[in-house]
Amino acid sequence: MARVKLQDVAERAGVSVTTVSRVLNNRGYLSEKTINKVHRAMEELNYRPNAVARQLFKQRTNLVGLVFPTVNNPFFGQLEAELETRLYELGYRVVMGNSQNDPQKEERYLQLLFNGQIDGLIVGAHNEGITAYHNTNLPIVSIERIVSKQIPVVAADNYRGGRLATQRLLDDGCQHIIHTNYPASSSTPNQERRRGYEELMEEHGRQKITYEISFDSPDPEKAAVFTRIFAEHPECDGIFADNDTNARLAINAAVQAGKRVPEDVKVVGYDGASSTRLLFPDLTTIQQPIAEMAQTAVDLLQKRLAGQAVESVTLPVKLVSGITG
Amino acid sequence: MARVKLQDVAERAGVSVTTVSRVLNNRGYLSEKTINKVHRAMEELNYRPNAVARQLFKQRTNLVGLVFPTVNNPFFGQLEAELETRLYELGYRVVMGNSQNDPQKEERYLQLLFNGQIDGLIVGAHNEGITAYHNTNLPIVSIERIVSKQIPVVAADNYRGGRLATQRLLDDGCQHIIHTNYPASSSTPNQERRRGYEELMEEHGRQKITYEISFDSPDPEKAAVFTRIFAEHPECDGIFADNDTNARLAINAAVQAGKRVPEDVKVVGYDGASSTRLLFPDLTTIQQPIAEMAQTAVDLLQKRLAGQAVESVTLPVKLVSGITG
DNA sequence: TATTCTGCGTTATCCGGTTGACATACGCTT
DNA sequence: AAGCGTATGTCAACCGGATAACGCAGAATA
Repeated sequence: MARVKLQDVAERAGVSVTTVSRVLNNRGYLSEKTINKVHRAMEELNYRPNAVARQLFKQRTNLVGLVFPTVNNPFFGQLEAELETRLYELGYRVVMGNSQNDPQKEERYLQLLFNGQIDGLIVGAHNEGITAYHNTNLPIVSIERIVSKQIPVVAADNYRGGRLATQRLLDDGCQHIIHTNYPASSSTPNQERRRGYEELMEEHGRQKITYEISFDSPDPEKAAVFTRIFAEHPECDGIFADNDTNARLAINAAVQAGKRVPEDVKVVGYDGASSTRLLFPDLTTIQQPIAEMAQTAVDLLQKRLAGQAVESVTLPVKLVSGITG
Repeated sequence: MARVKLQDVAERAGVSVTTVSRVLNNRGYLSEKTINKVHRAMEELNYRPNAVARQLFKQRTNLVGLVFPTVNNPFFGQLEAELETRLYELGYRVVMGNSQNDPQKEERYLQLLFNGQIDGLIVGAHNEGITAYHNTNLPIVSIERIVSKQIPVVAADNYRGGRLATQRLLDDGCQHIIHTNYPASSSTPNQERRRGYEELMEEHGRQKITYEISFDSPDPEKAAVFTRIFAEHPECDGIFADNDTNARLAINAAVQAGKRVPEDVKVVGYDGASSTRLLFPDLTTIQQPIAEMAQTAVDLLQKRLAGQAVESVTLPVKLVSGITG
């Protein structure tokens, strides 16, 4: 079980350690004969170069951290899958961190960067007040979250998404549209959805009402908010939910309040992730360009890692209609 | 930007490198005064011990690989989230690999183990014929997949799940129940679901029909199978799908074939992951104990890492009814 | 024939932290 | 005064691989 190392290969092949390393890294002058000898020795011994030793010398691990609230979510699940695919193609492996409800955990993952365990980080978590982000020029990219001034953000066009969703409900004849979103204090571009909703409502002389739902609170708590909405606003005939699972909870609450969906209440969600579309195709929603967001984040991270300055990016969204309305 | 290392801390604190290392690892005799001096120096320099150097010496990375088809899936998403949570508590970080449709990628992740980049592996992928698994006593645990004789499997009771699902459809009066599952050649305990279905059908003197759907094929291809089912078997009034997303596709196909669900065709799914339950609460399904499966897999892996022999484990499943039938 | 290219070996150093062996010095106990 | 526990320092080796510098053949080229 003793690990096979370079030296063992060298002895087996009857060459020097340097030569084996040369073969491995394809440097310097080498004859076919020697290359074959070394390769044969490596095969016979089933040699695998120790990645950690190499990392130590190269000062690179080829690992990138992904820190999001939880991968058990249609949006983040798809996003992280897309990120992994792209990073893999570039030779990076991915360390996954789920930080929901645990700022300390988020900070621990951030430490991996300072530890030298990972080369870069893509974050989309929601915990506030982590000061370690406030370094300059860190190889970090954030998705749909404002982390610090120095860190570029990849976001979909939340303002436009907010308008699109609200417009659809207005077009469908809704008179009393209520919006849900994160608490206004959250550092996420999500607040732009709210702005889109509020501005459009004002333009139409409608009353704007936003209920706040923290992403990290448990489902029953979220469901309770929608129950409250219909209790406090029985006139409500339209809901613009800030994500698709909340849209589902809105529908449940509406039904429980004795309303028919979509006849009495229409609901528009947000995200449009693939598994949501598959499992709940009736839902009308604002679809984020998840694949493009992943691609963009990876591009930005690569530039960051190369020491280049990068700007935040905003991508377009579109409204997709539920198959039955 | 030059990395701060042990030696810098030692100089700053006016002690030897060994002493700093002793403080870090809490070994040997140390005075309060020295400990404080060293800690102050570490803070002033913002010292972070290099994890890779430590890994090289300790021959441990505290990283565990998770290799599943894709995290963009309600079942695997929840499973991987649960695994990350538990492994994190034990001090492990998690490397995520999505291997769908790519045996070579699965093999690459397996190589991380032989590279020394990860300490252990939890796999649930479906690619066949990867010979590297056939080593003895590797720190690998598999979930719902038979990898090799030496590797323990954590599975839910698939046979019983198959019977439960079929029984429910029989109880609901279905006469012609069709099942879908992976190709019979797949090395997964999924085949036990099929056995449960087939045996129960035989016991009731019914005809058993199983259509095969590869997990890794694209959604339209899967949907086409269900379309074919209703074309070839217009009498079909019950579907036992091997997972919940396929159950959704079955329902879509039934509706497209002019059938009403559940009046004309009843569907039972499999998995019962949290986001599926949330987004598609109407579905009756066999619920796998995902949290327990994650916990068990982590327990087994820990024992493997400690060099202990372990046995495969089977956990119970239960049927959960859709809220509207 | 002189020069350059090719194909290796030798040696030493580095990456950054860990650890064992040993030496030293101080203070306290018996 | 001898012995012991405490508190450090010094030195060297180690984890496993990468690399620069140098030397030295033999072959190819000028």
